Amino acid sequence: MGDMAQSPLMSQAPIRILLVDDHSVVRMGLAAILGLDEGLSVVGEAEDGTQALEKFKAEKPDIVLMDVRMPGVSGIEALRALRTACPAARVVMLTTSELDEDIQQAIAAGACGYLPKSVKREELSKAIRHVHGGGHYVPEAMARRLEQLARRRHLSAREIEVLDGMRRGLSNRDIATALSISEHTVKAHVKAILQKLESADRAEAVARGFEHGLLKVERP
Amino acid sequence: MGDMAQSPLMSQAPIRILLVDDHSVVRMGLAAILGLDEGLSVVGEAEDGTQALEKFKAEKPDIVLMDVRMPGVSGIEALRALRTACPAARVVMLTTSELDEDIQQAIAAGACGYLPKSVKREELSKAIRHVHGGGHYVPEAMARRLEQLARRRHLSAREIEVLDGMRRGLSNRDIATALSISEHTVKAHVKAILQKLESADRAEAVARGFEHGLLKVERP
DNA sequence: GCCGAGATCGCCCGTTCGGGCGATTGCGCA
DNA sequence: TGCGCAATCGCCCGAACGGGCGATCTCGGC
Repeated sequence: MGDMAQSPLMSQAPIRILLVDDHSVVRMGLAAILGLDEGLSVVGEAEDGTQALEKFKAEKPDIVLMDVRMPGVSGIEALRALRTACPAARVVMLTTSELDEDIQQAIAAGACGYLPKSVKREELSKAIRHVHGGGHYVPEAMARRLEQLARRRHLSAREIEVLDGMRRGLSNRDIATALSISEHTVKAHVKAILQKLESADRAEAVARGFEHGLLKVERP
Repeated sequence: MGDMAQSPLMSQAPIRILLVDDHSVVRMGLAAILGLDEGLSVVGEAEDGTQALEKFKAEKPDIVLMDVRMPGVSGIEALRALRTACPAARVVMLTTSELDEDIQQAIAAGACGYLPKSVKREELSKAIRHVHGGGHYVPEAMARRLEQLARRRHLSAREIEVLDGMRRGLSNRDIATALSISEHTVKAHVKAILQKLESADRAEAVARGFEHGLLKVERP
């Protein structure tokens, strides 16, 4: 493996990579893995967001591989700062957990890729080349999770009915009666609504309902 | 008294009146009082909203004197039905209590006058003539109360601050901390808000806040 | 000068809410 | 043929909510 250096495609100048992680062990591991691919070259390492910015300016790497979680300036913040300073920077975020919720923030902040540290060597190389080629890379499992998170904001028809009951000042029991279901089911819906709308209580959920256009002003 | 029949003004055809009240005693009393005024003439009586509509169509009275509270179809509902069927109908509502809250609904539903049953004979006649002449009549005391009720919708600056806390999903205690006051005071404000916005709970209050323009969409 | 209204604080109490653990059914999509 | 998800139902429980009874103080209008 890793002996594709002679192929016409790989004979180009290697992709220059900057590693950012507070754990030197991880940096070592990544460097070792990436070193096996002759089309890739680690040109610098940084321990935190601040260093990352400095190293980036000094080395002008093609790709930044950065941990999402770091002490001090978080990976997400560092990503934002980096993208603000150098919008052309192509950053691939790394995460420890398989199902990291930060994925949304990372994408929103301009990450070009998002990988779990458990990623296999082949996929890592593939991801880096893909991102270097101008694309975005998110593993299958994470993409699915992204969809879930996206769908998660959209209330179901039933949930909107319940939300509408809330905005009228109905209690869970009242809503249950109105919809001819049990109070417990209403509570289940309410719970789902609070989660999806990231609200602490029904009052905030109603506010979010208006903000998201789920509820319309009836009597202006 | 009642011998003004010869005066030029009173020589016109008398004002034809329909009485609507579920208590025959009240109808009798009104008929007796109105009978003292030769410019007025009771041309029919009804015991409920349904009868009222029938009698109105049959007699085409100039003025309807109707109780706000009646079993079955309430006076307010009957008023609405009447105004819908005959927009030209001029209706004066009667109430038992001096400070009836229904006054707002009655006015909103198109009543031309609103009187307590304790009204004096002179004022009753005056009111009927005024309404018959195309005007609206509400006694001094009730007019003042109307103002109060109107002002009552406007939340104070402090109350809007509390409402804003609600829409953010803050608990009473949280709001108290944010505003540096006691939780109890917040509860007092919340209570006032619920009353003013006619809401059963904070969720509905928030909805009303948006509907009344007190709250603005922050994140569309 | 008094009255009303707003803002502040106090206690009690029943109901509701929201969270935490469950669970089964049916539908669509892979 | 599963897997995921929406919708339905179950119980327990602590905290929050809302109502009802208070109260004082200040400010502005009549």
